[in-house]
Amino acid sequence: MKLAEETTEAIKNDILDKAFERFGHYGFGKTTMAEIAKDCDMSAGNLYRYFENKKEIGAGCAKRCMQQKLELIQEIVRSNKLQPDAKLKHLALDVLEYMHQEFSNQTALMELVDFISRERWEIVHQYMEQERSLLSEILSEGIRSGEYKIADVMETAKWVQSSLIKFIAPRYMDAFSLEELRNEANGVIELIIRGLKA
Amino acid sequence: MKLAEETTEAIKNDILDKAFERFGHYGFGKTTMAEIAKDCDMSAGNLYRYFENKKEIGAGCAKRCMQQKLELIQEIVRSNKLQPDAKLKHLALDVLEYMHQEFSNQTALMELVDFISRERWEIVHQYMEQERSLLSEILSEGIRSGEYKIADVMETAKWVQSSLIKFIAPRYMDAFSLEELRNEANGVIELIIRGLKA
DNA sequence: TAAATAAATATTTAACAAAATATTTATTAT
DNA sequence: ATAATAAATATTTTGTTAAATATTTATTTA
Repeated sequence: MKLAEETTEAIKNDILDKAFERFGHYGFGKTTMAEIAKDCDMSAGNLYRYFENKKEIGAGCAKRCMQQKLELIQEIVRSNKLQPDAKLKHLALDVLEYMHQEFSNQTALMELVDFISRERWEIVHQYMEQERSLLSEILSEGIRSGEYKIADVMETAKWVQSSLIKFIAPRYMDAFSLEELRNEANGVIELIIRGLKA
Repeated sequence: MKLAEETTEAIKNDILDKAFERFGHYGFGKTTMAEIAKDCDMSAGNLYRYFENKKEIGAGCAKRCMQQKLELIQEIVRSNKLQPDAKLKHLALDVLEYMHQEFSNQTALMELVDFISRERWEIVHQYMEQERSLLSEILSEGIRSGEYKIADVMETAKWVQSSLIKFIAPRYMDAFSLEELRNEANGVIELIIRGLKA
């Protein structure tokens, strides 16, 4: 008999958990299918019942990681305790904190990032689109409340996103100290917020 | 007799010219000292009279490239036809144009960037410091003319620089189209300018 | 004697076989 | 019939040596 949908999903999730752990610790290249399988108490061959190949496991990890990031942002965006200004501030600083955490623990994670940037850019692209969409929710709220003066919400969301790329994208996480990034993220988002008013 | 200082400098410059050409076309790794030497009509060994080793030639190329970028910015900063707002706009858009040009022609240049990022980060750091310093000149001018309200010029320069990193740093030059980057650079700098007033 | 070359040496890369790993297929278990 | 494993095969990585290249040293040139 066929496994229940949820069971299949649970197994996929377990595979991604274990794989991500290893990718982060030892790197994408050094991690073997046999190791992932062992962590999941199954045979290497059986992994292929859940993922097409190793790269798809890598892509799955990346997607899930980005999904978590989106959920973190969603929480901020949907909060009804925070005003738009505070939401933007949290967006910049909390996501930075989350990213830096991830990369300072999992020191080999950048290898997965490089693989995704090189071979699966469409995943990044799709993530960015959703992030922009969430950003635009904050902007719209600010327009409705009369705080922000914005001609084109979607375009402006792009600009805000671009201005924060250093703190939200993985690229520079290990090139600057968290303290430095925190200070800069705070400064940039304050400038941007001022720019959205007026 | 010893070569005149200017002659030595001219030869060094010629070496960097030829090396940069090859690094950009064929990559840092694939370019040989013998090839660079031949381009300069000299023997491979003689290159070592001018540079300690191949990596120093790579570093020299990077430094010179960054120096050119700084001079481009300097020209904008020191212009007496442009107001601070226009200077910031030109800074964002002209530098983007310059960088994208460089990277669309010299398709293997990213390899040199990776080498510098990995092994000679202090060069990047020093460049960024000087760039910030130039940025702060614009901000100071804006303060003097009463256009900008800024508490700490140097800190604010850092923030403006951070917000423009996508358009000024090499990293994303080949990940997005020039048109897209142009539009975003324009949007970001306009938001920032508005933020500097108020 | 400075500047350059050519020859010598050290280091790195490339080619190729062996080993490891990814993926597919045949077989077993539920 | 589905899920899983184990065995078989395809692909990739690794280790090794030869070749290429970087760097240093000895000689030559101006």
